[in-house]
Amino acid sequence: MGTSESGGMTRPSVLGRPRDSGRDLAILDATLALLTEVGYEQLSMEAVAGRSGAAKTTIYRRYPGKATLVAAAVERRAPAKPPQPAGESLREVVHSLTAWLARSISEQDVGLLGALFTGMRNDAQLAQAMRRILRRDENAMTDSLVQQAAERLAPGAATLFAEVAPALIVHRVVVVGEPCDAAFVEHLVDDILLPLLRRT
Amino acid sequence: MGTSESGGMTRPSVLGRPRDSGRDLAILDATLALLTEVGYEQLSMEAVAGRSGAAKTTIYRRYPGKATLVAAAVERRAPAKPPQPAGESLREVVHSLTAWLARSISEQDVGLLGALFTGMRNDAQLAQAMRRILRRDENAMTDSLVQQAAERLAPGAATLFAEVAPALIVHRVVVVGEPCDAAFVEHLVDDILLPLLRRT
Amino acid sequence: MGTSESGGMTRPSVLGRPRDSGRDLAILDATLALLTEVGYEQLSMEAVAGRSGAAKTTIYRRYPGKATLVAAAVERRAPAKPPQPAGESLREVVHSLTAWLARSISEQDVGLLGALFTGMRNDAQLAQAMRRILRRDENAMTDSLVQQAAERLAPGAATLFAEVAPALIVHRVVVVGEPCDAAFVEHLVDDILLPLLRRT
Amino acid sequence: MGTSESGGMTRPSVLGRPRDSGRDLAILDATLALLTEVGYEQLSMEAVAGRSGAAKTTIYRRYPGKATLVAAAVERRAPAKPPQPAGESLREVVHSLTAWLARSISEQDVGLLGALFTGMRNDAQLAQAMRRILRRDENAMTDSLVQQAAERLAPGAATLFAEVAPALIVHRVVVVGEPCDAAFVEHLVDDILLPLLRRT
DNA sequence: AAATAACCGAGACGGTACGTCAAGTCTTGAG
DNA sequence: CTCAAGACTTGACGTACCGTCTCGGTTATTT
Repeated sequence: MGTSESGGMTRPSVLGRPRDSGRDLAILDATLALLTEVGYEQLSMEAVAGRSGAAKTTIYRRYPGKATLVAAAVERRAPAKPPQPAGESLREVVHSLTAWLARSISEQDVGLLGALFTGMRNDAQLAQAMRRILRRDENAMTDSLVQQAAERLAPGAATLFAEVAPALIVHRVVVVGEPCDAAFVEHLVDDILLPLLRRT
Repeated sequence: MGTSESGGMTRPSVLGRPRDSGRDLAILDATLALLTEVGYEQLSMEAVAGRSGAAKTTIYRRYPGKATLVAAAVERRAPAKPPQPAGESLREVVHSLTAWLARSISEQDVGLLGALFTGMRNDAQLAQAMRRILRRDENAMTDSLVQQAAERLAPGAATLFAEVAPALIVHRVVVVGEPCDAAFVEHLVDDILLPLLRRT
Repeated sequence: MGTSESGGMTRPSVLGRPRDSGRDLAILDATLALLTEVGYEQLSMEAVAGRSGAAKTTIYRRYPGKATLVAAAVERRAPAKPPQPAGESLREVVHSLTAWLARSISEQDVGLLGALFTGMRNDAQLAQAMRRILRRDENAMTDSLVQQAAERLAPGAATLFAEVAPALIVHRVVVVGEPCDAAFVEHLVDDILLPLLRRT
Repeated sequence: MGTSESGGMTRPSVLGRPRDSGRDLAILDATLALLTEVGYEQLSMEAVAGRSGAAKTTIYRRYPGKATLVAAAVERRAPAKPPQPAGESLREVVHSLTAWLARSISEQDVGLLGALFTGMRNDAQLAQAMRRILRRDENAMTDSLVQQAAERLAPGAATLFAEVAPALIVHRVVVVGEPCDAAFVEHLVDDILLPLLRRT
């Protein structure tokens, strides 16, 4: 939530030469590319500068450090992609949402989780910002579920879904270390989510 | 895999002066202390050397790098503390296990998660070792649950518990960023775990 | 060479808004102040801009670089202060001139010498300009000596004085690193200058 | 006067790996080469590191900054080269010494003078060290003169020579900006030095 | 009066170098 | 062969200035 301005970028004043928005794009693009190539730890500000063609000072003028930069880059990339409208039955809706979420987390949020771990210790506010990004998708999902299957759900079921599904997917990817393939999604939907949602 | 030879320690040779086991303890103690003080990212090998009184050489002779060292330190600290025997009812057993797990993860595993993120990118084998440590507790918990409430559980319920409970606790601590207090544990037990375990 | 157009200022065009002479003063004043405060090396264009309230552009429009700027500032400050008319005897005249020169060099020219060293390597023309400033005082002194004591001097004595006195004073301040106090001036006059001037 | 250890180098301890004296030589050689090539101002620590093949940290472990480094390099190069024994007459002795000094200052000490200007402002102790180096030659010269022409000199003449000759040469090179050619040396000897030395 | 042209502040920009920190390797002397 | 100490290379850090380049806006002269 918060204002529309947030996200770590420093305020560009009115006076003086305005910031070159092309630099913004180049910096964030380079950050994203490097993030997926080498991961959060191995990503260096110097590499971002080199790849983007921007000077280090230009980056530091916008973001105070690596964590903030990565957060901004991730936020820009994933503009809360709305989960696609799904099929008929409750199972179909839940399955569709879960599969989308599994893909989304596996592909995009892993890099951000590294930034989150670093930021947690150093800057509580920054950690909060990253959590906001991470949970943006979860909230979008909640809404989507309510919209599509409101009548078939017990009250609070959507919230429960938004709590349980991302947790299990993140755990799968990070701790268990195995991919969220179709079989896992099936298991997740049939053995865990649907029982919870129906019963509640 | 799963041999008795622990996680990352390099083989000590037979000839020459034997390794000083006091150095082992000092190194791991210092690592643990620094890990909780400053977190995984800010923990430096140089600080471990300084704090433990060991030379950097002595550390690198045992562990090839920071991630391995931290893994060894964490492994030593948490010798799969057996969850304390619990009360009567199924709910009491589950609640007891969950509360113990929440405490255990919050206090101990957070540092290891940082190491896991780093290690994942750099060394798949190392990531595997860390995952093994992380899941040691989960497995111990599964066993404990089966022992204490075997007759009241559906087959596979213990496995399910070991899959869901840690996932939600980790998610709570890392992504949501709020503490696993008593209220959360209650919610977790009554709204999620018990329904799943009973029904399955 | 030796034109009336001063040291390093770029030609202001005829068309358009004329240059604000108040900016000139502010820039040179700030330069002089910083020169005496922090010395030539530590003096930065950015500090001059900040102190004078002028934009960097405004400074660079006038002077191509630090050395030129400092030269202009020093030139403005020391408008060849005429040595004060002295007493009766030859010794009184020489002593008066030497004391003035010692004060002048110690207080004013030290900063310029730093600029001179830098400029020498980078821009021979600039070095020439600085030398011109430095020797302006020496020439003025020559004239003064001739005016006041022409009949008592051998031919060429004034030139000799202008060659020897500044050299010894600069050497004293920079290389020896001790102040040009009264005792030193006495020594310089009685043991070196007067013997040379009388005999020649 | 000055222990044998001094000169800005930090104390190498007894324990641990000893400093690589090859690094010392490489660093000082590179410093000298760059000093003559580009001058004091343009000499960068990074260039010294690159040229010498030493890491920047290796340089900073030995010298706290550029001025100290240059001072050490210059000190090593000019081990108070004794002026060569000269001819017969007093004039021949003085001329020989003066010519040697003119060469010595022109070729070697100019770089150090830049370091001196910088160091003066920043570190009085460092400035003192540089002055010591600069005056080492002057003192050697005094001794040489006394040795070679003691009987023909008034008392204090050698000191006077060591005061006047370097001052005029430095002034010629730096302030006047013209070379110390044979004609200048002749002028210096015949018109200034000999009259002073004979009369005193 | 309008157009033109230079001025001025502010500050973004690509660079270069700074001085520091930590990583991981290597080299001593002592045990 | 181990250990403590510390030198060494490498690479990145975040900062300071450099000199150049837009911006919006302000005087002046020229049409």
